[in-house]
Amino acid sequence: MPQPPAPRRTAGRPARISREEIIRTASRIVSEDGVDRLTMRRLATEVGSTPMALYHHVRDKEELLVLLLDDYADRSLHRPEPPPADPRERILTAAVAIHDVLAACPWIVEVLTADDLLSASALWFVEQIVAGLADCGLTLEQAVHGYRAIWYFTAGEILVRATSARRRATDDRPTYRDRVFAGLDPAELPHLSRIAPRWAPLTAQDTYEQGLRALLDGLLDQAPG
Amino acid sequence: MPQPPAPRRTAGRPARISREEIIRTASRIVSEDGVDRLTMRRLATEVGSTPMALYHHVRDKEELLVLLLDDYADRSLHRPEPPPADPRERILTAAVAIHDVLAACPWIVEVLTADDLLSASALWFVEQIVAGLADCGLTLEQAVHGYRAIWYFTAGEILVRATSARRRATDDRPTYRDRVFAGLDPAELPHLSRIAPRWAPLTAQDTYEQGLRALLDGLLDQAPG
DNA sequence: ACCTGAACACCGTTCAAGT
DNA sequence: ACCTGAACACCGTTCAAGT
Repeated sequence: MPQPPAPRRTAGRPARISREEIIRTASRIVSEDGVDRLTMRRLATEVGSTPMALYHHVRDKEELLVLLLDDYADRSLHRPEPPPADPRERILTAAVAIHDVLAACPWIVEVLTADDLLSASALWFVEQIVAGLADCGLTLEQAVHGYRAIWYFTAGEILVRATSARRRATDDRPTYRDRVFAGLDPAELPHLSRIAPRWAPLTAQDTYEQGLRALLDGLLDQAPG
Repeated sequence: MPQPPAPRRTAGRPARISREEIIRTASRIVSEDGVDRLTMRRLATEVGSTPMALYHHVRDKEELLVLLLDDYADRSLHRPEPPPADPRERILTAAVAIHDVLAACPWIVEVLTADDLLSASALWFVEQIVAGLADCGLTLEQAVHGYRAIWYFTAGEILVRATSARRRATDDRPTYRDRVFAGLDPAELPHLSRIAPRWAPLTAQDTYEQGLRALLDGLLDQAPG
């Protein structure tokens, strides 16, 4: 499994802090206090060093965050044993696995959009999805596009839900959405007006898998026959 | 159309700067130099005032960003005239309109996840989607869930694409993705290895509408008959 | 090669006071 | 009611120097 190259340590002064120690400590800070509280300065003092020492092991804060997400995914993503025989179920299982792991750590939001792939250990799940789509009759190109669609849906669900959840937690005042929904004009927006009182509970429901199934159904219809 | 309440101006000292002026100037800064360069201090000097004067017209920076997105959507979202007669096409048209407007302003990323609705003027488009889904035979509940699925997909596509585009622009060094894809094991990840050389151009293609159609097909299959 | 101290160039926001 | 000055409590990162 390819990992980002650690700085070579050939000769000279022995290292006092290691990349692993940095990542381990950063993970603890994030899980205890949230990403917002992870600063280079605090991280430095908690590993018993100075801010600048960190920059010897990590290019900058953004790289640190990517490494953190990577480390988390490596520890949390578990392959289903055995993988389902049906390709359609294999796709669903893989997508749900990625989704659930990411949805469980809300701090991901800042990092998630940084690139369209996660850790090396996540690639196995991507392979399952692409392979499953191909097994269902899509061309390899269509399968890649299909994977991307699933990824967009998954990332969007996590980002939108994570942020609105954080909002609800931090904020007691009514959201902008609440204010807008309170003043709907039934003549212009009949459906929204009718559903307005049920909007909040409805959108609080977890419909990821349901939406995923719909998307997958639609994608598989592209296959000939 | 409900708007967030502006601070009442009844008596006392006449206002030197207005909320509109703040939003107008902030929009200009963002469009010229990007969101990152929008600071309360700079905004203050550009409207010819002090940082603290801004806080009299706007609760905090986050509210300012939401107001900015709102203002942008109000100016940019145009209703199709006439709306397509076919409900399926009406849904697609509305979703694509929202997508295209948001995709055109990459700074949105920071704000987009803040809530699951945009400006009041976007509600008309939400209504079109919910109404179209209901017209195709979904229950109102199913239609709301369907709208959410479309929104997740749309938001995810914009967020992921906007960030990877920004990455490509800022960064010359190969991305993490490139490094990972260069070292794939064909035995363990056969499909990914085979498609690796074509991955970058494939995922650079705009497949939003194609994915949206697949998702919509899948959603409409939920309707009885 | 690895680490440190001091500094640079900033942030958003609060507070107390002015008119 | 609206605005100001000064300060608080921070940031990430660069630079030059130490061992």
